[in-house]
Amino acid sequence: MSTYTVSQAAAQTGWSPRMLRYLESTGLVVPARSAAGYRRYEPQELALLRGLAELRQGFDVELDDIAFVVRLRRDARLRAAVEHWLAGTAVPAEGASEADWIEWEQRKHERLLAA
Amino acid sequence: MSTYTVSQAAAQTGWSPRMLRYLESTGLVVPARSAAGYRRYEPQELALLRGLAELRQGFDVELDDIAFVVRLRRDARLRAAVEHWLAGTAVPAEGASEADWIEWEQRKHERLLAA
DNA sequence: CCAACCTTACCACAGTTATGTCAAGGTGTC
DNA sequence: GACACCTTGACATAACTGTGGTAAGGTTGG
Repeated sequence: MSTYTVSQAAAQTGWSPRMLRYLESTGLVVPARSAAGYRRYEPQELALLRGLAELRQGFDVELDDIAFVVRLRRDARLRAAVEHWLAGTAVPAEGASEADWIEWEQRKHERLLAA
Repeated sequence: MSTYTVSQAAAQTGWSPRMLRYLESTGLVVPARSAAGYRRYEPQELALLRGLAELRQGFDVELDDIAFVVRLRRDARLRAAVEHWLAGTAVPAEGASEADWIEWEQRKHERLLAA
């Protein structure tokens, strides 16, 4: 079968076995278990683990941040609340043009430097 | 004029002045400044502050989490990367029905409890 | 049946977050 | 000009995150 133990998965993704257990505890990547309780990682989960490492390294994103996005995705009430809050923000919304952002950044400067 | 000093804003939102300064430092709520450098909160920002407190209290959301959503909102590349990662997740996507979620939660139970 | 894996449960530790307090100095109002 | 506010900066700290160990014990494959 094509599933991997925790240390095999670790070897193939660059994480330590310790961290794979930690990731499971946070709910981010939760492998199935064998009859005896051993973690069994599937290829799809290896891809998830690699992607997670890339996100962290490439964008300076915390595990926490990703966990929150996952949470957002499955909790519709929370999602609605956050979107409502964002609507009150001066920050340009989803469809905003690059120009909107530049202008916004300039105003932010004005605000910060105002004297 | 209808703007508020840091302690007036604090009194009306339930935050401490210290926390309002902290929130500014994180970029979440950044008030304008008077000529002498005093923070001037506008009514809209009071609403933002109240909403932030409600999110934290009502949903157990960290400031970090909100800051990340704001970041997601303005960084299209990051947003694309995160969405790509989410696509590989076993978690049902945006348009999923309630039934999908129930089934997913059950499988998660199976995975966690498998023995 | 034994070596090499796996499990959980702890202890440890540096770094960050969220929060308070205090000091030294500028501002504004009566 | 005194008093109540504002500013920044520093120090303090409890809780949490991310990460590493180690120990005591179960599983498995040659």
